[in-house]
Amino acid sequence: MSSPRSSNTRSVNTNLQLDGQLCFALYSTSLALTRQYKPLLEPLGLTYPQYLALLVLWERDALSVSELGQRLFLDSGTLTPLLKRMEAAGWLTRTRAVDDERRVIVALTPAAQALRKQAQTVSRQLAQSTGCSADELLDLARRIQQLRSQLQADASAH
Amino acid sequence: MSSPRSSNTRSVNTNLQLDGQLCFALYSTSLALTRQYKPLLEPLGLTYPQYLALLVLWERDALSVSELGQRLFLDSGTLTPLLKRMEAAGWLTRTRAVDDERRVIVALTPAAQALRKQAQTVSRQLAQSTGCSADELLDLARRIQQLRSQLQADASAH
DNA sequence: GGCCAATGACTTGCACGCAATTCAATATCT
DNA sequence: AGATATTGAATTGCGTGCAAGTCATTGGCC
Repeated sequence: MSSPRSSNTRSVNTNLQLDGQLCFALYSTSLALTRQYKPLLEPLGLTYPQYLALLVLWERDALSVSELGQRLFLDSGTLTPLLKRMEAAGWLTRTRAVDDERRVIVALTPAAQALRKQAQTVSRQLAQSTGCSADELLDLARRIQQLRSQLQADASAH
Repeated sequence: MSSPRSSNTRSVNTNLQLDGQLCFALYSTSLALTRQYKPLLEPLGLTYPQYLALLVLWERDALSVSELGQRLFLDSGTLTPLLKRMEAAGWLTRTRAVDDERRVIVALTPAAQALRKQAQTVSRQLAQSTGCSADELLDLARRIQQLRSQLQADASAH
């Protein structure tokens, strides 16, 4: 009765607002980040999801589509057309694995390897426009990823 | 040389990783939240962006398309087809304003008003599957929205 | 070896998100 | 008032996300 900060005393109306806050924060901020990247990536001929795929492949090259999908949390229905466009743009090659012809191995071209340096510039510009320190950003990223882990754990429990 | 926590002494390689962490955290967690909502919204016949639009309209009904867009950070190119689908589904009406025929007023139907109660159930289920307290979620939401504000401030400065 | 389930990628259909363009209605300026 | 600029929605084209279904390859089983 006198605990205004306890969640179980909030009205259902407030409950909806709380939920909306989180949905809304994640949704709109993710889109805002995409918009912020767009003008930086456009001169390179990259979209934001393509850039994310490169970030993964720069860390570990020659992944199969499904391995790449595990790291990006995307399935082949999304990745196949994206990778085809990146192949057409000359960023990577798609070849069937010799030991298992079901698997398609995605490997970066020298052009994509060379692009890594340019991406570091983009990276720095972005970090600046957040106005946050590296440690703040890293902490926030960790909290958000923690939330994703919990959502996924809950999802796989059903 | 002996300040391992200062960002300007990090290698460019680490700089890319840091940036990737944040992009990746926001991107994948936003999609994960959408996936989590999908099975809850499907029986109601709603998509996740449509649900977000309802959250806004439940707070303040009878907005124009651009006013709704300001709150959702979406433009008419995205909203118009979405709102048409919601109109076809019987959730809202789209009528030209009498005082200014350029504006289209979006108003909820009684069906959408009634849906608000069901949404509270969805809301509660979601909050549970995060495994976090209301205060934790609210704090995280605030930090994320703060980030969005800074991105937008930086974007409008150029 | 031959049957059969499982796997990995691809395809299809639908709903966004957004840049760019178009069009009608309103506001502004002279 | 009339010409012009601005505004608000709608439209078009492209690139995702994702569910559902297809197909070829592989692994397990007898």
